[in-house]
Amino acid sequence: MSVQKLIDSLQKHIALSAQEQEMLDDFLVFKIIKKRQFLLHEGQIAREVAFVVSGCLRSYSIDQNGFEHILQFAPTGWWITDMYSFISQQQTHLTIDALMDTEAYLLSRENQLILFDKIPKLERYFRIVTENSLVGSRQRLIDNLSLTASQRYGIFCNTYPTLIHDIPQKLIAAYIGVTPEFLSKLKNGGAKTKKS
Amino acid sequence: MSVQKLIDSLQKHIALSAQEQEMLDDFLVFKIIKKRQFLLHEGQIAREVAFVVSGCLRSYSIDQNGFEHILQFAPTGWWITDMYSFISQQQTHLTIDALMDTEAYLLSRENQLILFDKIPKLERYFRIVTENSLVGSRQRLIDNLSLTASQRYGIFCNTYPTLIHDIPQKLIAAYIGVTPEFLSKLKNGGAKTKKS
DNA sequence: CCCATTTCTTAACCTGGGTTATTGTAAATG
DNA sequence: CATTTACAATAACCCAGGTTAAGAAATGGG
Repeated sequence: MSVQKLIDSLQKHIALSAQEQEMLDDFLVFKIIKKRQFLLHEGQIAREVAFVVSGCLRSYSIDQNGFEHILQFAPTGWWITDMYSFISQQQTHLTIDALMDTEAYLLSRENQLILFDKIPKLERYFRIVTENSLVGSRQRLIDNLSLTASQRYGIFCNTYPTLIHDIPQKLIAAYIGVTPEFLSKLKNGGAKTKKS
Repeated sequence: MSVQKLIDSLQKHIALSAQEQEMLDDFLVFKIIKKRQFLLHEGQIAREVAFVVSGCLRSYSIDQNGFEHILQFAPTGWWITDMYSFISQQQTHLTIDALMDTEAYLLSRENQLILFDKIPKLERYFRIVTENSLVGSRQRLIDNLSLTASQRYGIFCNTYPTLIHDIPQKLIAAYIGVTPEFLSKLKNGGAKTKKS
C-alpha cells in the first residue's frame, strides 16, 4: 500500500497507533495526476494539501509579463499546496501541476482541522513540517539576496539531486531566478573570454 | 502588565483560561534590549523565540562581502527568532538586534516544547503563527523573483507603514534587496517612466 | 518512422541596478 | 556645543544578467 510512504513520514516525528492510522486513512483521498495535468489553477481555492508518493509536482506563479517563477518542487515524500489559499480559503495566485505522472494523497483543510482535534499528534506533525518549510523558504530568500546565479545553481543541484536530470533545464532556470538563456550561458559559455 | 499584549495575540486564535495564562507566564522571561544591542549573534544558538511588546527587532544575515540582508523586522506584536537554529539547536548564521529600545518576552525552545504537552492549544497557536510566517516568506520570495526594486519598495511601505519614518533608509534597502545608493536614486532622481 | 513542437545553445546588444567616490547633513557622544 | 560617527544624495562609470533572434537538438504524438 502506497499510503505506507505517508505513514513513514509521520513516524519520523510522531507515533501513531494502528487505529489512528486507519482513521487518518479515511480522511485521505488518493489521486493520480498525469504529466502536465493541474492540481490547482490560479483563481481556484486550494482546498487540499498534497503528499507526493511518486512522481513530482511543482507550484509556481505567473508574473505580469507571463514569466513563471517556481516556488517549490515536490518529489516523493514532500507536501505541497498554496499555503495562503489553503489556510485562508481565498483564491490562489499560484498554479500547481505535474512534471511527470504523479501519485499523491490529498488532505482537505476541512479534514485536516477535524483530525487536529481528534488526533493532536497530527497537529504536532504539521507544526513540525511547517517549521521546516519556513526554514527552507527563509534560506532560499537569503540565497536569492546574497548569492550569484551560478552559486544558486549549485545549491539547486544539492537540494534536488534526483530532479536535475529528469526535468527540463528551463524549469531549473525558473526556480533559481534567471532566464533559460542565461542558465545555458552559465553551464556552457561559463567563462567570458572577450574578443579585444 | 505588558504581558497582556502577548495574551491578546494568543486570544485571536485560541482561548486560554486564567490558570493557563498564569502557567504560560511562568515560562516566559521579560527582557529589555536597548538600541543596537544583540539578542542573537552569528555562531550562537537561538535558544529562544522573542515576542516584541514595544520597539523593534530585526534579523539579518551577512554575506561573504560583508553586506547585510534583512530577513525580518519585528515591531510590536511580532515573533522573531532564527527558526533554523531554534528548532535544530545548531549554530545560527543570523544576527538579531534592536533598532530601538525594545521590550520583549522570551520563550525558550525547551519551555515551548514542555508547554506544547501541557497546553495543546499553545501548539495550535504556534502552528497557526508558523503557517502565517510561511505565507509571508513565500510571498516575499515571489516578490523578489517577479517585481522591480521600485515595486518592492512600494510593498515595503504597505507592509511596515509604522517603520518607514522611524528607521534609516539603508535598512529598507537591505530589506528590499538593493544598495542604499540605488534606493536613493529610486526615491529622488527616479526619472524612469514606468507603466504598472 | 516522420513531422511538429518544445527545449537548448549561441551571439550581439541592452538595462536595472551595483560600485566608487565626493560632498553635505543629521545625530549620537563627550 | 563641538566633534566624531553615521546617514543621505548625487554622479560617472561598470557589470551581471535580460532581450531578441535564429538555428540545432531533443521529444513526442499519430
